[in-house]
Amino acid sequence: MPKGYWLMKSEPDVYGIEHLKAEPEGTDHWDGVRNYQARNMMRDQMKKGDLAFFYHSNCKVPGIAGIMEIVKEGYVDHTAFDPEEQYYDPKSDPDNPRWYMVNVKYKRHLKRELSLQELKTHTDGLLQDLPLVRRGNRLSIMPVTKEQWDFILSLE
DNA sequence: GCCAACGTTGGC
DNA sequence: GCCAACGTTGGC
Repeated sequence: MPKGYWLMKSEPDVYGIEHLKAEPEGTDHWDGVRNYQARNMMRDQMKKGDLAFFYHSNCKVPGIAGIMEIVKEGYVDHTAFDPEEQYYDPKSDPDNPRWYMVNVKYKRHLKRELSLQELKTHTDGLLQDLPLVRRGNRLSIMPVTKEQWDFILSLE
């Protein structure tokens, strides 16, 4: 049984769930997170076997597209050291790395994509404390309770 | 350590 | 493309 549940955002035009699915073994590293709150969760709290929703953001119909599993716990995001990389951060010192990532593995698509709009119709109940449906929320990684997880899956 | 300016996220 | 929200930066 997974111990933790998460939601992770990505822009489908840049890296969507289809990209992850197409990787060897459906597995890839979740790099490029440059936000301390999100980093702390990846570095300290995400555990192997945890499950995460793959959320499509900044697109026509933002929403939850599928499910993935954490298959490697937090380790140094080396892309921060490479000036060629889009998310290069000169302030991340290899001797004292600032940014971390995890590895995720594609599990499945939801039977139908659950749009943000639809999720927002349930904010009077279990989802009221989910940061995703809160106005102005910008967290790219957030914890989901088991109750929220089960409820969201009951909608698909 | 305050806070204004600026940059980014991301829905709409 | 607009803009609200919020994180970060840097002057003082």
